[in-house]
Amino acid sequence: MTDQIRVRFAPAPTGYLHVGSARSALFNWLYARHTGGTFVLRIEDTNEELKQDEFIDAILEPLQWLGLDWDEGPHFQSERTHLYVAAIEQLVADGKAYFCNMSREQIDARCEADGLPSGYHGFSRDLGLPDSDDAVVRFRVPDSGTTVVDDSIRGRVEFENANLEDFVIRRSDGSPVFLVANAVDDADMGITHVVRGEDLLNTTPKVQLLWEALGYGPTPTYAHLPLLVNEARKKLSKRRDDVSLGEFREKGYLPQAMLNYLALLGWGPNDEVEIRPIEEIIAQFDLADINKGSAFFDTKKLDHINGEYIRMQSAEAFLADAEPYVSGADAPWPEANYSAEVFAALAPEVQTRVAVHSEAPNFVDWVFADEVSYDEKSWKKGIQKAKMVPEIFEGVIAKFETCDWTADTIKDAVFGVGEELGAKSQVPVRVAVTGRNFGIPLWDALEAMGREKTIGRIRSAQAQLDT
RNA sequence: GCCCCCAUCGUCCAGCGGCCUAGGACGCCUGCCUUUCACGCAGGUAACACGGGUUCAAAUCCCGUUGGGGGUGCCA
Repeated sequence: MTDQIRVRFAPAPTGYLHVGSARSALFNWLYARHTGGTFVLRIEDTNEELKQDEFIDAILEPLQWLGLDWDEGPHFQSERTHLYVAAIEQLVADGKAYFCNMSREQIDARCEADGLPSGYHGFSRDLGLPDSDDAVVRFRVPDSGTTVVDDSIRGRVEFENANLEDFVIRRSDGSPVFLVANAVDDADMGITHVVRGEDLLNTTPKVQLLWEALGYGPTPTYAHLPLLVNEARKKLSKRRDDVSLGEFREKGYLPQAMLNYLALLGWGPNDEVEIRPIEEIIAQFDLADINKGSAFFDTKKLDHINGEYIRMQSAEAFLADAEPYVSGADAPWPEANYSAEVFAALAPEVQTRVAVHSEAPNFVDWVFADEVSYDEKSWKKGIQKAKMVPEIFEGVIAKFETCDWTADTIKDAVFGVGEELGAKSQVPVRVAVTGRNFGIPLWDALEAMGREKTIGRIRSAQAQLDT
């Protein structure tokens, strides 16, 4: 099958996988699934420092979490070095590459001496230097002509060869650089479409020049994706931006929601339905429809989409996902106070209110905590600005002391006092008991919390009132 | 400096020469529902960067300007 599509995701293992890389992986995967092609995973660990198992896991694990399954690989470039070395030897033998022993400093000094703008200028090109311990191999870039990158997102992108330097293809320690590994592997693995970030567009003519010099035939089609940027519209960076996929996972984002959101960055369905199953996205996806402009990674919208996915979860699934955030020692209350039954009963009300699972404790903390602290704004709005608060507290306490302790009777007691006094009684009670003027319905939660604890909370609010 | 890319509401996307008095989503605002908040529902706010062409007709094609971004390593 000659027109079988083959794409690859080829990250360098430089730490955790971030959302930008995940988006590249996703678009490759979508294209493979859309066309019935093959998705190859390749780890670009050409650099000695990058060959570490934990770095590899940092890539594989998030991909698995997202459900981006690969059909081939992972191939490791560190295990294929002999192929790149052979390619470099061939280029040298053919006179298409040569040895150079100039250091960066020497190059700069030479430029200054010759009054040239900084750059390499092919200084050692025709010196016929031998290989040596401190020598690099440089590729002989043609002096004239144009290298054309065929990009299915950007069209034909032309680079004048005269603007390209004789770039290094083998380091002085003998290791090949990624440009060589790229050409060799893409050829060897039969890659038909290279889908990756736009930050690599400028390296593409170099790879194509190598490709041609190595006699590999037609080059793959490229698709350089628009960059994902931060609020300042700068390329997302691990150092600056909070973009670790693992962190999103820890906060309780769902992989399906993350995938759905990522698919909407640089691409969009033309029927304007944004939140939809991945199968529908696969069906509609095409490289030709990808945007050119960079996209802001907006966690507000991610939160909204994640919230929608949470609301689509079954009660059981939600409970299972929220459970780790409320049952452990990290929860904001004494661990011994926690009751799985109580949380399970309240969970459906929590489910409509959270954007991510890690927010779950914020809605039930007051039920399990010994004491509650009053949110300043809530106190002001719900107590200070409310009418007849002392009377409401008096009346509610009196009823609470004697009434049956069920959700219904609790509700009747609170509303009853409000009616008798002609005032709204729920919010003051809510603030007194939960510390806030918003949250899940009180009644079931109060029943679970118990009569004494509830009355105690209102009493301490009364005390606050007097001070 | 040089090379390359880009430009529709604050943000993400739809638009591929007439269906556009520019559509959807997030955010924000208003109302309904509700004796909280949220969900849900109904509304509102807000954009084709600018200037020239081409054409009967341009957000859509071409050129320029401006603005933004990326790359310029013995990192990938």
